[in-house]
Amino acid sequence: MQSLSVTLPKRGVFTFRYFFLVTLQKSVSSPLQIISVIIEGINCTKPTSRTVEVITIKDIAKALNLSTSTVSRALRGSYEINPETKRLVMEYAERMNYRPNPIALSLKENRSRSIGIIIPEIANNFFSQAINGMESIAYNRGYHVVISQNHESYERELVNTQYLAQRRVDGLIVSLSGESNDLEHFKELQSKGLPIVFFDRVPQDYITHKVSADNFVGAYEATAHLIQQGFRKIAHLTSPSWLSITYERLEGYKKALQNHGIPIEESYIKYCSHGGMIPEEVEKAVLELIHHPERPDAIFSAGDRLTTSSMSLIKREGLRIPEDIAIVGFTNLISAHLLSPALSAVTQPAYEMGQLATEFLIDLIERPKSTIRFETKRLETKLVIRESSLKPA
Amino acid sequence: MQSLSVTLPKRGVFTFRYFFLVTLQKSVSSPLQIISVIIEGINCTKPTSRTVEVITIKDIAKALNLSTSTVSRALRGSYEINPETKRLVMEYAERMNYRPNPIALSLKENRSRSIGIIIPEIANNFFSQAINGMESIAYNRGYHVVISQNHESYERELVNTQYLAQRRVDGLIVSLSGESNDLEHFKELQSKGLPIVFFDRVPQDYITHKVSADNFVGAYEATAHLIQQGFRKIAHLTSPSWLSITYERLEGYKKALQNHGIPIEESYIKYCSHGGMIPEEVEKAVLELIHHPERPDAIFSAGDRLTTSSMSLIKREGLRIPEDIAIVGFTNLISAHLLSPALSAVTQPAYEMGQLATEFLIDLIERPKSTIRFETKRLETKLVIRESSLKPA
DNA sequence: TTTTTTTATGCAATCGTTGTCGGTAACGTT
DNA sequence: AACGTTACCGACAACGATTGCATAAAAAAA
Repeated sequence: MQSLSVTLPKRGVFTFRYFFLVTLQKSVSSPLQIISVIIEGINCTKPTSRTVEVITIKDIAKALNLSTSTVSRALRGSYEINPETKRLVMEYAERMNYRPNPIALSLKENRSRSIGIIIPEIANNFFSQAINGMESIAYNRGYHVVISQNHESYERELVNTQYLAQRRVDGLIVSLSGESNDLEHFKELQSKGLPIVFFDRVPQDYITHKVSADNFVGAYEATAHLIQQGFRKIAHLTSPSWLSITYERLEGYKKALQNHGIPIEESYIKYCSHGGMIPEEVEKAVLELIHHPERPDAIFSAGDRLTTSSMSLIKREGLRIPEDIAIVGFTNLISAHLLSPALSAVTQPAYEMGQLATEFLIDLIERPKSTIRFETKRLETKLVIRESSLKPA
Repeated sequence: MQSLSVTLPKRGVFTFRYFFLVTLQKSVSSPLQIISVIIEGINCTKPTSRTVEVITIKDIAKALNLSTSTVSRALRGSYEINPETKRLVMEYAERMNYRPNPIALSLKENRSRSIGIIIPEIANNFFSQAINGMESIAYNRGYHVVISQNHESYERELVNTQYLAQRRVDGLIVSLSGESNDLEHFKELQSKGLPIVFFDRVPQDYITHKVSADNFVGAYEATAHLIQQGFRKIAHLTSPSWLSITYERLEGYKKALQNHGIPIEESYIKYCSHGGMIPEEVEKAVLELIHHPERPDAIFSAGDRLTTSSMSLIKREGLRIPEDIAIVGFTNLISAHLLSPALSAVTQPAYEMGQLATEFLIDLIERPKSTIRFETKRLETKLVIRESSLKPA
């Protein structure tokens, strides 16, 4: 390892304005390549002031020899302020780039113009698409969103909910964690006046706006499609039993079997009580299906992670899709068409669901006193048929 | 459409505690199936109180006939409070489930015990994994994270940065948007004392902690692998030219070609200035490569979206991977091994990068006065070779 | 000129919390 | 008896912004 002092030349898109003391950990052939080795030794004094000094209404008042109340009113355009004074204040505020302190406002008004999102996981295409939908609506209605994920843990859901409530979000959009069957924390907040809208994984026994996909129909169609392809031994790999999505999809699955006169085989139905967060659990479930005395010839699986995991496992066990086992997923995987084989999937209108939930919530926030007609919206799913569910000839 | 009044029976996991007036939009065969049709007509009065009444220190003071200062000190365990009083206060606070108001604290202390994350997109495996890493560290050092995405837009990055600063986050973790080459907004905040740590897409001309993957080496290895497989006409599909990741990967790519005596063909290098957010742009770039007079026999592509898009397009154009065009991606796609063909990829240690960046940031936040030795850490990437880059025999 | 009205501004309280300062007992020391 | 210590506790200001109320000055009406 060598240590040397280099002045880097201006070159390419970079402009180095500093002298570096660089410690190289690999030999380099050109100065430019230096950017690819570990630069360790830049010593530099950090700016010491910790106070992010921003202009307050008080500063404006002092500078213009006015009182804070006058400034405040001038900025809000109150009619009782002299137009001239108003202009003065406005101009000064503009020039100094004044922005009202949202924290002070939150404290005073007990609201924050922000809404909290509580979801299981952002590393999931369905949820990240939904978030984008929420942001789009919130953004142009003047709200910010605060995202928190609970990683399918009830504990974390609780903590996050409390935190957001303390932070005075004006409302919550929730998709329940895989562990949540107790909803007291939400009920309490709601009874204290905090609007809550559920989406995707919605509780049954709870009166508020709810947005979800039509899981029953989606599952029915997926199962019916498999049946129509000629599969008869259809398994169902799904999320924790107490979630609405699980129940509704299960019902759709069963109904499709019934309608086609296929008996329901309970040992074909596998719940993963952590929604795929624990690989071992999924592996156990899938292996049980694969090594079932009457091995299923198709799997209808719920959720991104369950679907990708089971595809991996089926392949790992040396079975072919769809020849040995066909598969249809209930998933919004963006790369579904690129999988091997291309994955047939029931997709949910995630973006629209997020938008709708947010509209519901902001309506609740901004029109709080009137009697509200709570709605439960179900949006249509779409079955996209690809290779993974086609019966070989 | 029929309208009827139903009392739903207790059954399964559901307990209906209310009488519903249900408007059915599809015919149903059993009461249970009702959950799968659109329930439209639930009329219900929302609780009217908008004030989320919470217990404050003042309430405790009043209830116990003490002053607020005494209560405050008792709660913080100050030595100058009578143990008996302390116990009284503590117990009462516990019983009433008192939680200090974080907003008031933020206002008073000009800090929030939260850190802001500014990234291009959460619907991206690399970033969502990184966020998980950040959360894990922040969480057990007593911080919350606030996530904001800019969708590769400079405008949004600016707005989000301002917002987070106003919200008094104690520091920022940033990965630049595809449009950002002006960094004044960060510089200004930093000069005012707000610690900032960059990760992944780091600016060159900026003195602070930085965390990134070793893009140069990662790109070098990927390219060298393709060369070693026997490919010679290797194209590079990448992100906007001014981003650090682009530059570093490009240098690695070029270096590998050079070292193997392969001339660099500029028309094989395609930049997508919106990082894959605009499908048309990617399509144009990929088609130009495919219809190049000297069609490349391999593509080294950066980013999740660029990689999946180019795979789609290559397939759509009727070409085979890797027979006609091989491909290696710089991506953290979790389903890479399931793609068709299984995708060879350079993966970054996203989780660890997030952790490290957060540790850096919290160190800056909590040890602000001393002279700090800023570091630029590069973490090793990993090349996983799968089918998509194997030269057919 | 005097009274009333209008216009424009300031004061002070408020939100929840904490730091500074000061005060009051009870007790011990000369 | 006078003073100092110690232990405990409360009043007040401050953080940034808003708002009801008071009020001064100016304008209008008498």
